[in-house]
Amino acid sequence: MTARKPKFRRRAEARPEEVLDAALDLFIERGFEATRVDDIANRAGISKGAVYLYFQSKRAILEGLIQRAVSPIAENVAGLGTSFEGDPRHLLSMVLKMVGQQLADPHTFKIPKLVLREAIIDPEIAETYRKAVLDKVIPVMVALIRKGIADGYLRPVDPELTVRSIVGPIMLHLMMSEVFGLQPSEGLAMDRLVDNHLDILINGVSAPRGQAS
Amino acid sequence: MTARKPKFRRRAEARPEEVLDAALDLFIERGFEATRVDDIANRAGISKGAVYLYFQSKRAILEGLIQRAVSPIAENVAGLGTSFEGDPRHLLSMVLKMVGQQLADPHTFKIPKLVLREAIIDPEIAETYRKAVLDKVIPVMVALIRKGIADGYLRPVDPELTVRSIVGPIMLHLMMSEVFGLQPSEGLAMDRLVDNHLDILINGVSAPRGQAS
Amino acid sequence: MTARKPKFRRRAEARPEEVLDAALDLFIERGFEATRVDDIANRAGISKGAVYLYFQSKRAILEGLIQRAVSPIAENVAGLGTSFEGDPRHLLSMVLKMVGQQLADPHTFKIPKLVLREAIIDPEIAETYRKAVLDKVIPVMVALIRKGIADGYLRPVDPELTVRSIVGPIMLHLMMSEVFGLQPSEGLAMDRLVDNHLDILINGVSAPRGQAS
Amino acid sequence: MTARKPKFRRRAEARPEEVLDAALDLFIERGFEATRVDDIANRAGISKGAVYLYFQSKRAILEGLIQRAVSPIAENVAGLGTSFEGDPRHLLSMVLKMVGQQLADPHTFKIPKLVLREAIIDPEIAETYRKAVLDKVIPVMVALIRKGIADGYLRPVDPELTVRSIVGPIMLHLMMSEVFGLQPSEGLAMDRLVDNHLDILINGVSAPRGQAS
DNA sequence: TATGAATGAGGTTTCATTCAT
DNA sequence: TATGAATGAAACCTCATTCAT
Repeated sequence: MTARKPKFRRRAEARPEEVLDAALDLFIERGFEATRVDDIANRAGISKGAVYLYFQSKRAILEGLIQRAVSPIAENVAGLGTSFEGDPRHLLSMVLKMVGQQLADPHTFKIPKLVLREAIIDPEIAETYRKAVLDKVIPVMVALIRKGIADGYLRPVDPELTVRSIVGPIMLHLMMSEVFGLQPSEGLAMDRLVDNHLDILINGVSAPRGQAS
Repeated sequence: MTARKPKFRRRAEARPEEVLDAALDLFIERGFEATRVDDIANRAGISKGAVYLYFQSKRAILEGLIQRAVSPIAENVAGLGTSFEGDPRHLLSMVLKMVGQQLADPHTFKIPKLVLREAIIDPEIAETYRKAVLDKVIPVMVALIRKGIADGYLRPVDPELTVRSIVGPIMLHLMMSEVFGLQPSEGLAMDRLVDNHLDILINGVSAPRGQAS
Repeated sequence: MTARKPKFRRRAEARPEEVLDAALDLFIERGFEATRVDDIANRAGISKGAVYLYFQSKRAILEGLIQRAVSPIAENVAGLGTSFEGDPRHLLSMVLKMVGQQLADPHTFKIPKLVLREAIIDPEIAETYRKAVLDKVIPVMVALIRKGIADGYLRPVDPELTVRSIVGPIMLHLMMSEVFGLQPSEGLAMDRLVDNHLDILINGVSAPRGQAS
Repeated sequence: MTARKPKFRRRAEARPEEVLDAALDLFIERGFEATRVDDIANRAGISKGAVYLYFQSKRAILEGLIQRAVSPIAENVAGLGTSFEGDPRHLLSMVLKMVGQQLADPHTFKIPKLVLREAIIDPEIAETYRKAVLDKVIPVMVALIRKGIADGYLRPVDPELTVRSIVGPIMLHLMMSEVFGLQPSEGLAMDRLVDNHLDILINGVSAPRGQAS
């Protein structure tokens, strides 16, 4: 009776999870609107009616999906940047590589793709995601940059805008490869992307003592 | 030879354009699936049946929309980077500012938003857009970077991957503000973003002779 | 564009009426809830979708049905009892016979049956009917009785309650025959009922040796 | 021989009754079709599955409800009119007041309301009720009237039709107040209704210069 | 060219009933 | 006896598309 816990007994206790798994695949494949509840049920191996034992509506499945993906983030981010000492560029490298690696897994990237797609037309979903993820993650990065500047490791750039310069290339890279099928001509894409990007980020693209014609 | 070309049917030929305009707004507002042909017709000021005089199906409207947005690009890009001489960083600044400004107009950004949304679930649309836009624009940028390296203006970065570092922040910035309503705390967002980004891009974030406190 | 006028052209202009006719039959036969929109459409000779061109919902059909039946009443009742002079028992006889005859036609009685059935569970319908019919008809009868008393034709009975004594037997008779299939052993039921009832009624409400002032 | 008959399962046998109680309320509130078995179970304080231990189907609950309401009547009516001697108008007064009082209790009136509602669309229910109630009660009243005539207390009216004149006003009054919310302007409705009605009735059915045996 | 009435397939959701436990 | 998860058959309603005019 703790509010929203669906009941079951006969079969697995993982039913809602299975529904979410099935739905995620289909929502990404065809989009939320074009996905039939019937299809979700079939893929989850239950009847259409059973879906409604766990979720009040198709929309609730979408929301459940986002909640499930989003809730761990709030917790994991908390202690990240807190009281980090030393060169923030090291931390940046580590985090970027880690995040890049994880998102490069198409399975992980499904959720951002889904959220982005739906948030474009649904302000409520946009807000849910913003509050649960962006408002948590961005301040941490901003603080990190701000401290890096104060400590003399970084030039006095605008911290908020710089976050976009740090993360943007990775997002674009993912979009280009995952959505438009655009891979760089050589393999190991994400690793090399992060390396190249960090190099530019830290050092800039300018040649050391650049000489023109 | 008689009524084949009536003189005064004002904007009779503009009808398809009006349908596309109406559809674009609605597709972005509600999504393709959730938009009814009736709504498109209403907003275009014609009857539902008339829509089918110009487009074979609802899907054809979407495709027409992307075609219309995409076709000018192919032409405009052609001569861009050809035989540009001198410091590519100047060109980069100019182009980035220009493109940034244009896309910052929500009206202009509608198309990328729509394309992205639909491309995520529709490989055919993804391919259309990739061929018509990405495959045209990226090589130009790659060539520019490559030449900049050869001419000694730029460090020997990976040109393909660097394109992502150049464009990514702008795309992310647009997504964050247009989709998630996230504005940097100070105004004049896009202008400042481009400035900050170019600064980092060209010079890197590292402090000149950076050492900690 | 006068608010709610459904459009058509291809076929009859009587479409909404046909839908109502079909619905009335089915609602009485099976009840509102148990009637399928599909059945209504079939009986009306149109497609299920077409029903929704004329009525926004199944409920709207029920409401339309009641409206159609109810609207003429408001008009017809107006001038009835106004300025009637003389023995009200004559008028009563006439009206009771007329109304009895009409309601004895099962087709006419369908609407009261339907209204009663739905009003029992639906206060909104109850109110619609009360306002449109009962609140119109009862005051006329009450006034008639009141005047009959004042003029010395009737004994000083309670006018409001007497209305029930006048109309009740007819309603019960209809219910018994139309709903429970209970006919008096001899034929010509309604005629004889009204005669018998009037006999009882008049000799009862008459002033002992009543004659007018 | 062990747990076959647990000693303390309070009211285990009362379960079907509780289901019927719950169902009656809900059927009247929302109608039979609109009532879910789940709601009945909830209100009865048992599980949905348990309902099916006592009733084969939702319809069986309705039938059980009518049976329960109807069975006592058959017994109670039996000896009523038998060998009644003297002025039938006294008996009539008594019975009418008693019945009127009882039915004026909304709780008691629920059953007739339900029966009426369902009988309108269900001939089987109509017949059940007719046989169990009407066919029992009416002959008694008819006989009473007939005897009253023979004994010289009543004028020679049609006994069958006169039953309607006796009972009709009470039924109509109940319908008007219970269904359409129409109360006479002064309070104590049912009491006054019966008084007024009896006054009209008796003075009407009375023999001109009524003399007893 | 233009209309809008008409269709009918199909979508989400509900709910009586069953059955493993 | 009792539960409640699971089923699956509809039901209401929508909407892309067609077509007579």
